[in-house]
Amino acid sequence: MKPIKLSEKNKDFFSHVYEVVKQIPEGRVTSYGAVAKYLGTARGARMVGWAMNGSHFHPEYIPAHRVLNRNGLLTGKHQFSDPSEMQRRLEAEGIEIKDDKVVDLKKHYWDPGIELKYE
DNA sequence: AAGCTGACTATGG
DNA sequence: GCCATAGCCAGCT
Repeated sequence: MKPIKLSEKNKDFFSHVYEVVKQIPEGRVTSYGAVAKYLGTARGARMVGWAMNGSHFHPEYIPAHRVLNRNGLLTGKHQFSDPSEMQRRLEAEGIEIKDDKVVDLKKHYWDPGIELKYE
């Protein structure tokens, strides 16, 4: 696995992303866009996904499986060593998955902008 | 250097 | 509600 090159500005962005993702409670999920918005939308949802891609470089555990796209679709499952692992983890937390999507997303949705507020 | 890609989203038909 | 477009931005070819 090739290390991800981090420029000065996205190091800061990555840190913020990890900080938010680590605070997602068990059994809850959020979206890339929500995290991006919480961080100011400066670099967009795609960069949140990129941050997740580099999450395994982070010394701490990042529950990347709790971050989905806005439809609750498990778009990132293929980035896991085993694609089924993402779904299994979510199900283990009480989230029902059907056809790679979260069932009743609203019930499990966790918006950092609302739940966390800006610190 | 220019173009493509992607764990995205919002918008318009 | 599905499909196409267009912004988005860092990394890779």
